[in-house]
Amino acid sequence: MFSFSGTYHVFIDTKGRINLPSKFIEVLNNRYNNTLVLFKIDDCIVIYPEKEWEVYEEKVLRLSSMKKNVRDYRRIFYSRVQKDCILKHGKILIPQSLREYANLNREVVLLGASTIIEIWSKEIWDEFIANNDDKFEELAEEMANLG
Amino acid sequence: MFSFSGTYHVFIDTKGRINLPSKFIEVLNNRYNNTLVLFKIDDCIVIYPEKEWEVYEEKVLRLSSMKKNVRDYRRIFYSRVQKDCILKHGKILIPQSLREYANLNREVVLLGASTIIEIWSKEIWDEFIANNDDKFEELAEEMANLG
DNA sequence: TTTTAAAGTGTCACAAAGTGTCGAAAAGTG
DNA sequence: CACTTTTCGACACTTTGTGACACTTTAAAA
Repeated sequence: MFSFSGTYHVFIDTKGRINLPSKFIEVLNNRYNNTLVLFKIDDCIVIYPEKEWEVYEEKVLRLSSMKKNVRDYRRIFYSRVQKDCILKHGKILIPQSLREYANLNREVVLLGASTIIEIWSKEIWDEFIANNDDKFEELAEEMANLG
Repeated sequence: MFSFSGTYHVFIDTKGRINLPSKFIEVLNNRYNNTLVLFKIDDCIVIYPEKEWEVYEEKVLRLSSMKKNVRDYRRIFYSRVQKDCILKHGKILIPQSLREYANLNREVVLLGASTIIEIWSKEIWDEFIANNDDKFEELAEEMANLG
């Protein structure tokens, strides 16, 4: 009801749109709105509701642009962002460059993860799970050490 | 809606004009106006909406001109500026000297980065990404320490 | 000054990208 | 099994991006 969860197997249409599952729509209606931000990372696309995105971006905005390092970081950061993707009729358009990045053609996996949703190409997702699923316990320990 | 983001792949016409993507135009209409400032830096051209330019220039103006270093910096700074580039019919003309500086011929990448837009030649951008994209996480940590 | 070339501008038409809507199929529910 | 909800593709429509081309302005040369 108030946070994203579960994996869904959906199809992307010929114009590059994805129908979000009704469970996700419900969360957006309850807690957020129709304005979403897309972010490319780890070979998938992360969907942030606008409100969640702002928390993330805030930190980057504060850095001084007089430094080359900062400018370069900002370039990479913003090159991965697509703001103002509006959810219309339950569908969201994934711009072409993002589709290419995440290798989205027809079959897509959506992963709800609390405050965000991730979009994976089915092939890459299956591969990821095949390679990493059994690392779960191992990673869990590492996480415990971090904090 | 209110800030620039994302990368766009566009073409420069034979007269040296670029069609800004409608998402960028929308931001200009909402928050700014048609008067832009172009600035040469890091092998690309940065487009500042007039209002944002003033913020940047303000910082430079505040530096004490008693120091030779500052005076030199200011000289170079101003030599890189092209003011009063007007957006007309959604197009912006990039003067020849700037096109040469940034090596813009046909294929161009536009990068929206919050308050500014950067114009890159496709070749130079691709090279930049090839060299820096995988440093993203690394840079992210560095930035986290800064702020 | 007049002529000529170069730089810059306005407009249009076609192609490509994005949007709205609907009905059929599939999935979920009591 | 009926009924509701959700998902999905189809298709028409709108908006946006691009190249072409004629026109205007500016600058330089005769």
